[in-house]
Amino acid sequence: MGRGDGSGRLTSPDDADDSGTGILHVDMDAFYASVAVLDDPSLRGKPIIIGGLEGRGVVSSASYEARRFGVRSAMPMGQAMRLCPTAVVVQPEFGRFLEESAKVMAIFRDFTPLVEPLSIDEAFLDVRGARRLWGSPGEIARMLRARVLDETGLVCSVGVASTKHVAKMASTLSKPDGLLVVPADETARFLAARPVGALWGIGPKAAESLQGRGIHTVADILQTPRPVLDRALGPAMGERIWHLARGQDAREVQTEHVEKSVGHEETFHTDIADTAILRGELRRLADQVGARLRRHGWEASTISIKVRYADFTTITRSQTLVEPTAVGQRIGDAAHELFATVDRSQSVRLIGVRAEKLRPAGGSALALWDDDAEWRSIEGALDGAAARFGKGAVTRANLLGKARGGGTLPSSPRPPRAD
DNA sequence: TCTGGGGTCCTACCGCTG
DNA sequence: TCTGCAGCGGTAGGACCC
Repeated sequence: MGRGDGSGRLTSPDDADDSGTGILHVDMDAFYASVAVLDDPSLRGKPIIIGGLEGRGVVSSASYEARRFGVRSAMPMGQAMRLCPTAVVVQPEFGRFLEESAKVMAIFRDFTPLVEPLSIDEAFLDVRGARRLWGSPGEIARMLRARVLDETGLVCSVGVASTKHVAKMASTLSKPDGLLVVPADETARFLAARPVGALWGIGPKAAESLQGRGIHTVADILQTPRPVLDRALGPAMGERIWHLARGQDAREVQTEHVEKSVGHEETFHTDIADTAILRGELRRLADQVGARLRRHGWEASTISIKVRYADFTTITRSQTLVEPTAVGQRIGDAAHELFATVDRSQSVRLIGVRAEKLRPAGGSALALWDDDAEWRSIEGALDGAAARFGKGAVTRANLLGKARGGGTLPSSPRPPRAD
């Protein structure tokens, strides 16, 4: 989602040269705020801030009218309201955002099946195979923008280029409500003028590191030896930036995405020092993580917790399990063990649980069960039996067999719960 | 002024193993 | 048997993205 206010906007004329292109990056403009206007047209033209005023919220999205006051995404709400006291604050309704997102993604897929959603409001499209049906990439981009506006009432910006990276930079520059085409043979010139911070992956820290070495623009990167970039950014990022600055980006549009971790975290309205409450929160978050793993048919072999103290210092602790799991109880146990190793004398403002190293659940049909309370009774019985007869003598399978014989447990796995 | 929540990726460090 | 080394996996922290 763009965070700029639209100043310095660049767009292409309708007859712009689009030779050598084929990758589109489509980004909805001020998406959440625009959906709020759809739902309440009286908001049109007003400064709108999407976010919660209670607690410690930040700005999720702001209309361009609010951005003119300096309001940006991720800004604390208090600061945003001081900058723009007249803003209308709208509580985010993620269900509504998902509905509208599904509509625009469906429009994208009408033009090409090669759609890679990056987030709820942006996607890459590979339209190289769609020329015969729809026309050139530039023509497709214009049609797509018109259809999105016509069918949803929402405005998007599109970058058209020969690579994903340049298409993304182009859409950012064209915002709001713009289209920028960068023909293949113009790529080097287009990139050279950009500040280093415009490159994908160069945030404030990396930009500062480069600028400290006199590297301010992409043109400067072209003059910089690789070892200097490696020292400034680390070898992996150094190599990536070296290629991106030259317009080299071999990444294809990926229609499949494989999650590598799932987690939940929560910032409390006020800092909490009571470890019993924090342990309860860890349990609750672990149950949510377990439920999500089971919904997707995954299990995780590493569990990590995150603790942010009142002074904002943040620590993480992780543990690799003997056996992968999707069971909230097991995840919660691991989280409790990890929590026991951290400093509990300070107040905590945020706590989180994450499951990593995911794999398809296949070890046990039990993994499909969704009711953590039920799981607790099973796991409790396992622990009890293990305590009496020794760990090796008790397996989930034979316990389940005995339990089924006794008629106290469901005879078949339950279907995963829907969201 | 006071900093969300969901992720991915990278680096540094450490201990284990051959 | 001891030592040094390389490779690897696990862990912790941080930067970055939307």
